[in-house]
Amino acid sequence: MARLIHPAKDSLQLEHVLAALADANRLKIVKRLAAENGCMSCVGASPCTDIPKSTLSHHFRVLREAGIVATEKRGVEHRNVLRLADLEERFPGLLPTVLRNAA
Amino acid sequence: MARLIHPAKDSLQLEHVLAALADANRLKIVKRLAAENGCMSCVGASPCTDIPKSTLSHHFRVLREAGIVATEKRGVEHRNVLRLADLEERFPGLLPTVLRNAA
DNA sequence: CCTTTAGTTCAAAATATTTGAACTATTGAA
DNA sequence: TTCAATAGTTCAAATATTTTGAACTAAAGG
Repeated sequence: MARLIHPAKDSLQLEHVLAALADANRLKIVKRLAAENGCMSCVGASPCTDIPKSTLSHHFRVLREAGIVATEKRGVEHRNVLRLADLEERFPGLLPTVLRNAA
Repeated sequence: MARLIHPAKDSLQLEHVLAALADANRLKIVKRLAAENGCMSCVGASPCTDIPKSTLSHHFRVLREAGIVATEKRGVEHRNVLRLADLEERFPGLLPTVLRNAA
């Protein structure tokens, strides 16, 4: 399996972050992650989105490669955690503002 | 010519706004608009982006239909103005935060 | 080992973006 | 009033991205 790509904090691009958040399903995932202040597996996200797992996998990849989540393999499941501190350092106020304005 | 579409303030969608801003060229245009606190025509935007006018026209359409700019026909040119007040009412803090974080 | 579970990867279909070319509308000049 | 110039839109074809089912991989538990 190809290694999961996690861009370094300093190389995060604003456009990538915005593009990752500019999708209803991904925004919903990020909102839930933020609300639960925790981690979420693909299967964990499934109930709230109702989309196939290959699509979900793709969405988590977009979030990961934009630097919004970190994915850690834990046994058979992958735990996705918000990179809150990195995002806040790189783009101060961005995620809170977007989430505050998310439906 | 089909009328230019300007969504009402209350019908603006966060995802549309984020998607419109999640593009290097459009972000550049919006930044310049904000910096000049003024208006910009397609041709006016051209020098800073170096992309064909049909593409530029498309980008302004995306910005317009997301509710980020209002386009007004003035003689032979179209003046695009940021909908700052509408955006601020609908999504408080969003545009300033994005622009503050834009390269 | 075999099965189950979680997720990735692949490839094809559906969708969106980019762009040159043709078109429309307004202005200004002859 | 007609002609040319300018600004921008619209169309359609090429290109790129997204979505998804199906096949695959990897870990855990019997």
